[in-house]
Amino acid sequence: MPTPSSPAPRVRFAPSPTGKLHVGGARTAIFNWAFARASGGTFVLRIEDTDPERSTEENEQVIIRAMRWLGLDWDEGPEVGGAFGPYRQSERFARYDELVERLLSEGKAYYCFCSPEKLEADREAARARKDPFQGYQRTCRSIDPAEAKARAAAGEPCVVRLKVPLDRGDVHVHDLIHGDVTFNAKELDDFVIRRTDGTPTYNFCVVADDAAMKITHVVRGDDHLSNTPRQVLVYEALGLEPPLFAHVPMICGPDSKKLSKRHGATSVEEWRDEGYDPEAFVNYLALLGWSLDGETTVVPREVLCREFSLERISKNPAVFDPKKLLWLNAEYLQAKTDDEFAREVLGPQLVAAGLVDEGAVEADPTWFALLAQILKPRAKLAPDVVGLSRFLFGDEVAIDEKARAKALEKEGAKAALEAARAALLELEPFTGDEIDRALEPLPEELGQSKRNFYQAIRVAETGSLASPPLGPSLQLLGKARVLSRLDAAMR
RNA sequence: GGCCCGUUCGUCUAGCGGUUAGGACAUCGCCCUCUCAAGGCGAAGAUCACCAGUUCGAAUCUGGUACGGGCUACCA
Repeated sequence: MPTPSSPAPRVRFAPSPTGKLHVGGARTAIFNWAFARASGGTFVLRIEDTDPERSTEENEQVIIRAMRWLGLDWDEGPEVGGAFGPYRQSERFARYDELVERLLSEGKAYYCFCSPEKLEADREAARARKDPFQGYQRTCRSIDPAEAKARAAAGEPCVVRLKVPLDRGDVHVHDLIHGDVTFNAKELDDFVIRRTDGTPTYNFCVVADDAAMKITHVVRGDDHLSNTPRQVLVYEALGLEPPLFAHVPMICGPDSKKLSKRHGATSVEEWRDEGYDPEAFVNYLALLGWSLDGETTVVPREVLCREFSLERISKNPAVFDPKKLLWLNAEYLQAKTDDEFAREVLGPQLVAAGLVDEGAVEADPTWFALLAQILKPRAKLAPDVVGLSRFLFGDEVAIDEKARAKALEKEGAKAALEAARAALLELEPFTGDEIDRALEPLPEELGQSKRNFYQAIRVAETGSLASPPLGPSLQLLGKARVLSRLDAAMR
């Protein structure tokens, strides 16, 4: 809650455009977004594209599209701007450079001319003598700054390292989820903040940007917890106050290993393409590592935006369970009204499948509302409606061979179809209820089981042993096709 | 190797010193029923990773062990 003493939070989601938006990243984005919305804060989107080798413009677009699909709107960032831009790290290099130069001149950073080979050899030696400290041996720390500067200016290849004060002592990180975490001072080495090619490193940019963008809460994956002391050191060198941290647990596959390609679909666009509802998807992801009260599983985004709190994020990693996601998706589909379902699900799906033309729903809302009513409880995913309603399109229906053998080539099947035909021929109005009423006495009159009787009609009309209820299905087909399909099945 | 984090039903979780350890998904059964779903009811499923300790009392606090994960890059 924003109070006069604590300014409104500013949080950020900072993906690296080196691939699609991953399920884990999406969850981090959701937490940040929900926290901002629930606290009246600001949600910033920042693109961390400092690695030109792996970052692409296309990936950035893919991520942005995925964010929009999820409905995670950002208050500042690419495409929307903001007072703390630019929001793409590749456009901020001059700023980083300025800070690096400042640290250099203040003696808080220094040039290092060690070759990769030497560094590797040092590491090897440290390993060999079982030295618990395997970091950089601080070789170049002792070079006279003026001399180092001259060598660098002369073009000698070098990086810039942060000069971690030798008397720094242990680094304490207060994490909103994990509590106080202490890192042994001896473990921290003088890490690189600017590479040989002049580009700044991640641990430096994050700090520079989080500070510049006035981020108050850094909410990110658990995998960054170990990097946090390094970043704290950068804050200190820069003379800045670190923000609050909240390291959220990872999302794993069924084998409890970090979610990866091996586990199947891992990018949000894959789930989108499968036909998942973004509302359900966000709901499900929010529940991975966060809970409203331990009882509620259906948490619509309005509730999430109102009730989300960092305090209720759990510490332990969560296994992604597609079954529960599917169930939740079905819940969201069923929550729609018939009209919504018709417009938002049936329309797009049937058009995409080529079964109806654009505008068909608007042209016959009553027909589609009835279809929605019978399909809603049967569809777990939007695309399911295509298979479930295919029999309604076209004059004839393709009859499944197994179904034919089981229901139409049985003793009495012909009689059932005959009787149904007679009962429906003059039926008016041709509605589900009337159809049910007309058929209801027939099994007994024919001396057949209801099951055999109805299955014969079902297969004749829908081509399958499983279908939506017969009454409404036949109403949707209309009398002419109902009769012609009965005729066809009797031939 | 070193450092850091984590560990409650198969899965997501509630729990924050005293509960028959609660809910949800999945599973199974029953009901509804012309099929398939949906829905209703119910069952099963967790010696709270393990071992010590603190306490009258511990899933909850402390220490250790085991297992899992992360970091240890001129990736982010």
